[in-house]
Amino acid sequence: MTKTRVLIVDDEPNIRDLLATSLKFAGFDIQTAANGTAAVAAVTESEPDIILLDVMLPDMNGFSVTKKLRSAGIQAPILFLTARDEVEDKITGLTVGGDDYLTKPFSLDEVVARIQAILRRTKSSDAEPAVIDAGPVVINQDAHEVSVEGTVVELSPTEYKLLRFLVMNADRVLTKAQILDHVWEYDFNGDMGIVESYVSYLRKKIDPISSRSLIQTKRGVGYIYKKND
Amino acid sequence: MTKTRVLIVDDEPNIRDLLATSLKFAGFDIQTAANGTAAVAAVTESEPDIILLDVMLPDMNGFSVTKKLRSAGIQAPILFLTARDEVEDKITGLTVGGDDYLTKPFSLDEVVARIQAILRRTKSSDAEPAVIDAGPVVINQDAHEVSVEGTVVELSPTEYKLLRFLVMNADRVLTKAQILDHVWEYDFNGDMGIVESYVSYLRKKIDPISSRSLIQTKRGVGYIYKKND
DNA sequence: ACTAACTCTCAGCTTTCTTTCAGGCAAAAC
DNA sequence: GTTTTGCCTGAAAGAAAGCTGAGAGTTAGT
Repeated sequence: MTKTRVLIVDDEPNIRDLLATSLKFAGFDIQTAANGTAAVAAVTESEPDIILLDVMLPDMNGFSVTKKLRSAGIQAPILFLTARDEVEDKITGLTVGGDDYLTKPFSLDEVVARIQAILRRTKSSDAEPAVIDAGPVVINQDAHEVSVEGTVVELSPTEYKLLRFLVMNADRVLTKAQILDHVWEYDFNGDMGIVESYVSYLRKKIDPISSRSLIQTKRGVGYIYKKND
Repeated sequence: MTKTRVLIVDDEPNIRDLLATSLKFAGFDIQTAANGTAAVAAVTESEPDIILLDVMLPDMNGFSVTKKLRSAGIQAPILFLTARDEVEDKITGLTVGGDDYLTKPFSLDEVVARIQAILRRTKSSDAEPAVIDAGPVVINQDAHEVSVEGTVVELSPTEYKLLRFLVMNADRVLTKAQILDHVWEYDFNGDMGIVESYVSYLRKKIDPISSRSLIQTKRGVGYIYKKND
């Protein structure tokens, strides 16, 4: 199995680096471009399986780049990146086919999840399954539904992302810093107390259902979700 | 198998020497730099497998150095070092990808453990296994979990570090001074009585489970963990 | 526009951990 | 056999880490 190739197109070097580092670690093969022209040039070299595209680039907008890419015969689905206040105007009409969009600032875990979702929908062979089955907790990512020992649990968006991150890293201790960096938006600059708060919320919702403590505290280190006892 | 190359970047000569000596002894190949400029220069000469980077350097901060290194094409994971009171402000966004951070003052054993953990995660072939199996005592470093003859034992952070140090040096006598130097933070300046206290705590937790005395006293010398009888 | 839900911060509280110390015990030295 | 030395361990003060409820501010939905 060869790695999935991702082309990142964004003019902000920070975002580019952040995405590149994060996605590389998630097992993707990364290519980057700082503007539309470079993006079009890049795809001809090595055709990506998916494209992350900032809709506001210095040289051309999302529509133009998309058009250029498509007319160059590039079929790869596109995940558009856009600032929150640009959403309505700029995005409509873009996310046709397998495409999707994500607003900035996003959380790194969310980017990976969205990419996986797109790959799943476009039936790329190398896609993660939609259902994460980790013992008592089962997460259906397509339905955005979480169940604990068969009982469906309603979670807020942040609770959902936190639990997914813990569950995807089952049986491994995660530090509060790691959790913050993956689950919260990249521009968040509050302190780690919020992780404690959300772990508390999660426990209140899922612990009463289960017979054991699903999220354990490793004092001085972090938190861990254990698949088995 | 060639040695893992570590680049140490810190402006305090004491810390640099401490780390260099300690890591050299742990079997790493060491390179040092006192500031960001020197660090960037150093990586071009010989590319390290992992970088230890103080976030507060005289010439530039951790983010800048990271950016410079990354744009120079350096893929190596970074272990950030930071003063405890800088943590909240400076760390957010750093533990992305395979990276991690450690607060000063740290213990030398902890530095080595963290380096190994990162190498493990980034799948560099030359990594220690996550599970230390030393006879009756088995330590799962990913889960931060210790079991004695199959029974899980709850340990405090210091108890955990002490046992890990003893177990990793199984069948070798360790003096109280060595233990203090490796397990406690480098600025600790109490006396060695604390080692006796913690050995006592550990014994109280693990000896009742095992059929024999796992941590033995070598009077006038130190302590030893024996894998077999 | 109103209501409900969600995010985030904070402070008080509880629990656990760290460190020191002193008295007791056991082994070695004399 | 007595003294000396080293080690063990319980007690306790103080520090640190984590938990949680309350509330302010924000966003989303009706």
